Amino acid sequence: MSSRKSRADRRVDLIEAARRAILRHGTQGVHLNHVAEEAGLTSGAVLYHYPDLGELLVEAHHAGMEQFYELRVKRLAGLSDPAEKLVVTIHSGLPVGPDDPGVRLLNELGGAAARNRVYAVLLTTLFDRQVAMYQSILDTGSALGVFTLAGDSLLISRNLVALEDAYGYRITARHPVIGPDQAAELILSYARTVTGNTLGAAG
Amino acid sequence: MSSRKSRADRRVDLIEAARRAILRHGTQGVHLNHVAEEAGLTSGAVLYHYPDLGELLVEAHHAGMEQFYELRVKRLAGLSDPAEKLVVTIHSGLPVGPDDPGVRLLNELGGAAARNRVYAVLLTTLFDRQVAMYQSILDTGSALGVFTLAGDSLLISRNLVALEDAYGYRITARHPVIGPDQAAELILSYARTVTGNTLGAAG
DNA sequence: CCAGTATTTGAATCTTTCTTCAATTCGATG
DNA sequence: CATCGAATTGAAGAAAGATTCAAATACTGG
Repeated sequence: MSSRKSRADRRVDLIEAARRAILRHGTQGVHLNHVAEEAGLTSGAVLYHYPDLGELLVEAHHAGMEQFYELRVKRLAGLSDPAEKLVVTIHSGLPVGPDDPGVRLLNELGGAAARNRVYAVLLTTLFDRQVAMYQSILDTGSALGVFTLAGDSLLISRNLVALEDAYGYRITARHPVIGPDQAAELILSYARTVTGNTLGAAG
Repeated sequence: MSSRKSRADRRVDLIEAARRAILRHGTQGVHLNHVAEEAGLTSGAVLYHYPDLGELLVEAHHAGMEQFYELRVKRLAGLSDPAEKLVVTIHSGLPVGPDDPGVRLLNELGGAAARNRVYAVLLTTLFDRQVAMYQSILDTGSALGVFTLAGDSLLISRNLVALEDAYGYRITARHPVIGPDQAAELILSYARTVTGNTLGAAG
């Protein structure tokens, strides 16, 4: 058993444990005992903090998304060159490898969102926030004359996020030839075309 | 109860029933009784035909994918203008609406593929086949001088399929502004840029 | 129309998971 | 350092799901 903790601390632990359990068994497939095991506790203890497993799972997904998004924002801190920002952001939207826990958790939601309103809202909101992130980079670059946008920045941003999403799925499904580097290159090729910027590539 | 049927017929029914059950409860969340109910049978009867529920679910997903792909191929039959083919194919890769059963079934797999090799292979194979489909259209159009490709046709095709995938998820998650038409327009804008063809748009 | 076989049911059983709660333990507080 | 309250266990009971199988039923070929 893990040592006794305060309500607040334990809830954080449980959210973390639920995340691991979801990755192992899927959002639909998680059982109380899976979470309890991951947390090193009894199912009763889990229930003491979260009488409803469903709510814990929602919190776990929510926390995972926040973390994913915040990490992306953090990667941008300190950068000022729009081209560099764009390249960094494209990379930060892709999984590091097939087992990347952040992206795998997000991918779990794809199917569930069609059945569950709460998950749908979470996922949709995340999408829109990511779009706004790209849009801000593109608009700044455009204003500075670094980018010559081939269309509406909103449209381009949506496509960029969409591409990230989709390649994230390919990578976690272990596509034999599309890994993190290849996916980044695919997205960058789009980004180069629509920004008119070589984005760090020689030539 | 549904009337008695031959082994082969019943298996087809069960695959269909399993598909509906998956849409209702998720691939991880389906239980024997869900499938039995959808089929109008007893759990025992289901087990008689599929002693292992997991295998039935795999067959259901497999059948769903084949059907999805075949439908796309069929939509192309009779068309010869590459531009028209491209437009039609972009539409056939998107859900008709948030409840489109074909796309929803595919979306179910996104998360599962990271955990299950069989699902990963199915999904990856489908992706590659769809890429080949686009590539054939693009190459033909290029050979005929209808398209002026802004890059490798393989790369462009991958991005097209990726965009479809991702917008399929958005639509089934009921994104408030991205519906089938908007998604098609987003993908078409990319397609126009990389083919140098207006793709049916005036102007 | 009969016999033989394949399909399906229904009920019993077994297993897994959920839920409840009295008893215990730990840690904070005065 | 004794007390109190919060956190946790463990065991028991209920619920849900899976599995088995003998009996019933409907189809098929002759």
